[in-house]
Amino acid sequence: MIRGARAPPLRVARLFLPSRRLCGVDSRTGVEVPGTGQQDDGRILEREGEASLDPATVTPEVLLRMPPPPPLPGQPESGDYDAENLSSGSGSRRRPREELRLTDRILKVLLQDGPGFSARKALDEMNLKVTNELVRQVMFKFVVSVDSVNRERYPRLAYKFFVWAGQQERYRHNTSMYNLVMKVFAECGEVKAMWRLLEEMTEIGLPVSARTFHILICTCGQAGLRRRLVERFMKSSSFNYRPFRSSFNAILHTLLTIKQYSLIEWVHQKMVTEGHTPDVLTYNVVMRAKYLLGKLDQFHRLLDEMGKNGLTPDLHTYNLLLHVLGKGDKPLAALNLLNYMSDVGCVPSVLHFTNLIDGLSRAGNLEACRYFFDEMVKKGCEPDAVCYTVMITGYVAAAEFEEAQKLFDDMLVRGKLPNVYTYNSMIRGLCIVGEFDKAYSMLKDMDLHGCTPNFSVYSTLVCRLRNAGKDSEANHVIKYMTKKGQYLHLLSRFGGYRRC
DNA sequence: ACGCTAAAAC
Repeated sequence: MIRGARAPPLRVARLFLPSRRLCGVDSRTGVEVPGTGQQDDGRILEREGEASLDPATVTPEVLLRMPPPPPLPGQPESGDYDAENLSSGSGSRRRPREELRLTDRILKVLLQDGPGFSARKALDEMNLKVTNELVRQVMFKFVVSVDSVNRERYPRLAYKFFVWAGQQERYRHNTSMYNLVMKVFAECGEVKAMWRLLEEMTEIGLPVSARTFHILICTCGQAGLRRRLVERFMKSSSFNYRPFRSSFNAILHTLLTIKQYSLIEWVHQKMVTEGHTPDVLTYNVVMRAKYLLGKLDQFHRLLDEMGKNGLTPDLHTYNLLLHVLGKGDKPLAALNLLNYMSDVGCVPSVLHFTNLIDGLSRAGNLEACRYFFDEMVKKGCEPDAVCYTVMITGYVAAAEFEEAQKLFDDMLVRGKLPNVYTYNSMIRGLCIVGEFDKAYSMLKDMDLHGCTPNFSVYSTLVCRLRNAGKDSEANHVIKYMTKKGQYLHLLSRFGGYRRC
């Protein structure tokens, strides 16, 4: 039994002795995920006669010097749009549903834009009361409806509306609105236009936010460009706002969400050299990056340094520590840490148990997983879908499908909805034990339960079927996917149908 | 005045 004694109030770092045992990190987590890559070189919003810049060769210096986008040339006017007049008197108290309908009408008007129809004029005639909410909804509509056919036209229309809205009385675009139109551009691969928007924001003195940074950095396919963007934001005086103590933390945190671990190291280095004091958030982000890069010695050094600087670990620090202890197959140290947490008033939550169990299952210690799972329930902590999924995935990986099935059933009984991750693990488990028919039924069940399979789920099933020499069944699954019209652009990854 | 703010798969 793992049951351990109460933890003495020791320094967290001591739990890691001997630290050598913690080595070994997933190769998959240490790999940098490539950015969204180069997008098509769109000419939309480009000035007449302006040389088209190739994003692959353009330097940030050039981009940063770009002038703000000029207003689009006005369309020939024609007044044959019989806009139904909306009373703007009660406009300020418009219900969200009404605004949604209004959004559709605005889009309809914008879509008619072209020679012989001026969307601007039609918008004027609609007597709209322009609010942040309205602009948000119109932009959002564009973001979600972009596809390969309209990706050249939509940014034009979205920008046309954006400019028109910005000219209305008693309305001013704020940072969010710029972020939204930037997001439309991002979806359409209009990278240069995004950079020009950034310039415009700076020129009119509008602060940039972490969201602005996030949208922009996702379009930087090259590491050099990403670093330039980071530098720009670090220097920017208009990037310094509330929820984060410093703009460094906002940058670090964003980089964590997009898995740019090496860039985190770089920013941290800069931060230290420039004499900025890291806080708990800084340490948490950098330590996580170090762990994911497999640099456990540096991870421990930072943990020590954090304590020496008088910073107290918070729930996120403990979360990470528990995961690392689990991954290093140190259930006893983890138990001590859980007790210690309770002692210092940071009561472990599902999140903590889930992370610990996830680590332990990666280490292959299913017995310890089960122990902490039961312990969690005993403490009155209800496992959620993620926690169940982590347990199920662990059992599937350990080829103990019966246990996985029991947890899956238990999950349903307790009203926790399985999600794509859960189904994916279950389907993989069924394939491993050779129950291919059941795996296929589960795929179909997903849809019935309102859970749309993603490409990974299809991929799991198709690959497992093929590995078992069941090519015709694999083709059947591909047909099922094709029939539903899903992931057709990824179809080539299956290498087409295979002859049986 | 920002955006909904650190958990999971091959």
